[in-house]
Amino acid sequence: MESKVTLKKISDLLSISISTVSRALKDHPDISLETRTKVKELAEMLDYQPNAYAINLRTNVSKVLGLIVPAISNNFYDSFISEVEKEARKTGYSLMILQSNDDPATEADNIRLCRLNRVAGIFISITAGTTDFTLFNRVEEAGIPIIFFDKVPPQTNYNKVCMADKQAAAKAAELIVNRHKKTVLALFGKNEMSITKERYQAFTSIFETQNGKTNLLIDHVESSAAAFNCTLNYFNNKQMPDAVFCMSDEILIGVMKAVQTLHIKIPQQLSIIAMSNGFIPTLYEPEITYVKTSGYDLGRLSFTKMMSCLQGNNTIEELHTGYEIVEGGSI
Amino acid sequence: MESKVTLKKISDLLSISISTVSRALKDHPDISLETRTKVKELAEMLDYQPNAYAINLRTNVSKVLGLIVPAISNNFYDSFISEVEKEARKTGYSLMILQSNDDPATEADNIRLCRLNRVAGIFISITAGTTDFTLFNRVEEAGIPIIFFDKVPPQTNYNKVCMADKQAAAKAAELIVNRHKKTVLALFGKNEMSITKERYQAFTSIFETQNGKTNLLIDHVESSAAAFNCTLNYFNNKQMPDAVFCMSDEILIGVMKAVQTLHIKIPQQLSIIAMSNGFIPTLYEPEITYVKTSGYDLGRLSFTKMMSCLQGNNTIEELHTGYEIVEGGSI
DNA sequence: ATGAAAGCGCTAACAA
DNA sequence: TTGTTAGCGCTTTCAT
Repeated sequence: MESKVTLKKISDLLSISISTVSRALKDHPDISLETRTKVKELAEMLDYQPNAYAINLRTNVSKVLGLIVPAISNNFYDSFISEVEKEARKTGYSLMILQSNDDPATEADNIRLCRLNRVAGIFISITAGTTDFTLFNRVEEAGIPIIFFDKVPPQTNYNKVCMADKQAAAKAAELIVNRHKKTVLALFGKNEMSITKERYQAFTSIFETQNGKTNLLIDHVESSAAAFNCTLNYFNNKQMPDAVFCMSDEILIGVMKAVQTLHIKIPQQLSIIAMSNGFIPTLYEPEITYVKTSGYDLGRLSFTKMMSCLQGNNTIEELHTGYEIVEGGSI
Repeated sequence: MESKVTLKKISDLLSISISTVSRALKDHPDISLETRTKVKELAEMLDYQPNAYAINLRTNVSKVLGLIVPAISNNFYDSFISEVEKEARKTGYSLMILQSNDDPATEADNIRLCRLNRVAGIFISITAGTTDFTLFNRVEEAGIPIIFFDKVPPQTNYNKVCMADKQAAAKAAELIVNRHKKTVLALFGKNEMSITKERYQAFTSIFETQNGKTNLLIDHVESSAAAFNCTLNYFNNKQMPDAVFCMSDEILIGVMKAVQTLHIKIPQQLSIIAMSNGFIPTLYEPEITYVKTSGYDLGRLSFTKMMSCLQGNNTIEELHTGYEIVEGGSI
């Protein structure tokens, strides 16, 4: 374990003052070229690494951003995280990542950890059970911007970045309507989730304008397994749909297992359309046609908003990413 | 933006010294219960947050761990990260995450960032092109332990934590041999990857002991798409395998698309066995039988080793996770 | 062009 | 039981 290289050590070795070393290292114009190169060479040689803790303590400027999600290993969040990390690194920021495990208490702990580590700003997708926002308010009062993304609070006084859920769900509905499907099975997630509500409302409203031309069957499922059973059930005991809409990748997975079990031919016997982040639909043959709402896009948008906040922009707004139809062969 | 709450502020408000406040907050036995509660109450009221930068600067003890991977959004790394984060939080550590994008220069930058942020230790899965290890050596000389995981350097003088790749691949081969398959198509990844070499060698050696009872067809593919084409090719133009082995999820995905295209019945017409982290094989019906090498296990093992290093254990070792057969219905 | 000195917030040895 | 003080490594103002 070698002794740490500090400005003092360099200044001693060169018999110049600490401040001169500090300035030389930052190319301060006051310092003579000669001294500058001398200092830099030695710093290089000794593998000098500035101490971020000392810098932060002195300047009160942190180059670390906090990112809190319910779970990292999730096809959606990991793409978000990946994108934010990439942008952050470009800008000289580092990312501190924390998981709440969908538990409000852990989430609160994580917020505290962010504060302890004096992060410059926080990205957060809140848990399903988050109801107390005083902690968040305190963070913002301390001048630390928070960007809520994906799972966001209902209040309007926060910066939020969301998927274009409504428009995307409506678009999926339109695709189905345009194909003149007779019986459409639409599968949504848990009713309580705000994301379900939004997608549900936008999707069904398109069919309402159709008044009754299409037979719309709606169900809510809580997991892939439930989607699997639900689909089997419809095909075995109820009306045979000629189109299935899946609100999420999780649901699509269950539906596709049922499709494989029943040996249903896609798209000849059944059309499938999904909303997805983009990976799962490509696993099948033919690939599934889906409306893409991208975690990468959301990450980029969130990061841009964060930078703008960090630069002093105080406008509170709710931003939305775009969406895109990705054609597979399933409709 | 309210003014920061510091020890000094509390001490002023209470007209006692800073050190008394500091001690009271840490339940130092010297401090009277009265003072202790008084201080704690005020700290609570003011929402006091200790400054990690100041603490670190003073004590030279950082509670942050660095974690560098080629890419975050990857079914394997995200489970590793998830597990490490969970363990870290339990122990009071936070995680700083960096991506190298499989670029050695970016990787080097990331190492520097870890140093700048004075991380207590580093977990890293190196890029395919990492050849210069002086940077790593310097980090270790500075007393910062490095745990290499998954993609590890060939040298023996590092702490490494790896999958039980050889044993797992051998186990997969045994499963096939025991079923008396006639023609086995075994698909491996890029030849240069150390992971490919290990799996390849272990897998084929099992068949060698069989001397020729089984017709073993071997191919190397670089992507899901290549695996897809390769599989189609074998079934359309070459010998029809009655079993396929997939070295990775990526390959399995391509093979399964081909299976769907050709309408091959699993397991009646074809057996499939894979090596996987555990998610992809469950997407199909029947689910694919696989040898599981878990990112979570690897994360836990890596973290344990890190803690041991941090506590002064200097034993350099290469650790391996276990593996597990997960029965689907594909063989 | 360079140096001296103060101070960021905290801890810990020493004093009282 | 509490206070005083030095100092972690750095930046920055003010002097020289």
